[in-house]
Amino acid sequence: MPRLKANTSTCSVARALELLGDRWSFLLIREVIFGTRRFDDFAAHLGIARNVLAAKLAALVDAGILEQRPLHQDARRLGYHLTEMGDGLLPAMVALLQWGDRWLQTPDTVPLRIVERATGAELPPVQLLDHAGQPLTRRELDWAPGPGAGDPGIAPLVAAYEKQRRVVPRPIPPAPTAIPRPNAKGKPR
Amino acid sequence: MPRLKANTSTCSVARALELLGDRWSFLLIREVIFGTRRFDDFAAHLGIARNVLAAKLAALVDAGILEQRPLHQDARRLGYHLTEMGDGLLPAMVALLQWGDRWLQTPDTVPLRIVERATGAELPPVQLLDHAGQPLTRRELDWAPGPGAGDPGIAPLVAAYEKQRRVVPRPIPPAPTAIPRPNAKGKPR
DNA sequence: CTATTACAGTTGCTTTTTAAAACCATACGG
DNA sequence: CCGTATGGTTTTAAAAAGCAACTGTAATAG
Repeated sequence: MPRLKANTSTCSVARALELLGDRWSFLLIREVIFGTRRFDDFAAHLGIARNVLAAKLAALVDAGILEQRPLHQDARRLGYHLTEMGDGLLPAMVALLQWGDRWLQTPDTVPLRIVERATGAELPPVQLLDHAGQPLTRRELDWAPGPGAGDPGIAPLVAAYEKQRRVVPRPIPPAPTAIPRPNAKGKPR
Repeated sequence: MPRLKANTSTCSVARALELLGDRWSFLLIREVIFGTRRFDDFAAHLGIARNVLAAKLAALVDAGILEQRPLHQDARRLGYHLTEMGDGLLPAMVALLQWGDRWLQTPDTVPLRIVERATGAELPPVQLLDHAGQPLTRRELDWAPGPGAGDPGIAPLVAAYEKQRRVVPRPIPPAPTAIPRPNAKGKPR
């Protein structure tokens, strides 16, 4: 529904957010991940208005993230399920959940843990890894234009990014904060 | 700004989305990651209305995700930078970008690649890994109540999830779609 | 087979958020 | 001083979200 400006809509993040960039879409997908299938259950769990829920579910089905399948074998009633495309959002989802656990909760208030089914062990934090499987920090990351960087919809943005990159070697952080260790459990605020 | 319902606001995903669940927050963070620092540059790159931009930046600073620091060493003018908390969003951000590349672009239209600074090699897809570093599929995941699951704000939701878990062994997918191989490059739609 | 309730949405209307565009304020640069 | 770049506010309009009541099928009970 939301329409973004031309100069952003070619970016993958922007496109993803055209589908998911509202208050409810991610929460709906969270619900599906946690096993919610029925209209009234979404409504009850989230407190979302029913008309908004209907519109949102339709949009997600339309986008190919959800699909309706029978609730049980040979039942006539349908429920909402993740498609393969929807499944693909799991890493982003878990990363967001873990970020929330880390920065918006204290260790005592974490409500849900994502665990391995086989062992029950909590999942390690989702990290950016290099090809050798080693964690990468923000400083070790960079970007490069992809095959579609020349598209008139995004070329100006890429040019702006190029220009920014040439500037400022990075201001000295006021306090030389520790490199964020993924496993560290510092209490944030 | 958006206020969520009581029964969701204790969940980490919900809390994260109270800060980030709108059309612009993620894009602003993307901009900061790509080096944008100045008010007018955000406005120009995204086409966001200036009042909305001002409100959003203030909210992100208030939340501790961004902070204002001098643009250069001993410059008087300030720019927006990621805090450590903001840095923590990188895995979620990259996961979202990669999802968009995979499902909302064709291989030819991918506009930006995230690479390792040292080698220039494109980052492998962000994945959910177990403790041994092996990729996990959706079926191998489960959840468990955390220390804060008893909080009255979330206990009913956790109870609902428990109940859902007991039902339905999982309906047979109409087409037995391939298990999503993280590296696969199937053309989606 | 009929009545009753559960379910999955619509419809019409109100309130809240977001957006657009014009307007202000401060800091330099000359 | 004057002009301009920067970083916002104010005002007003449009879009989205919320609410409550209503409708049409599906399962279910008798």
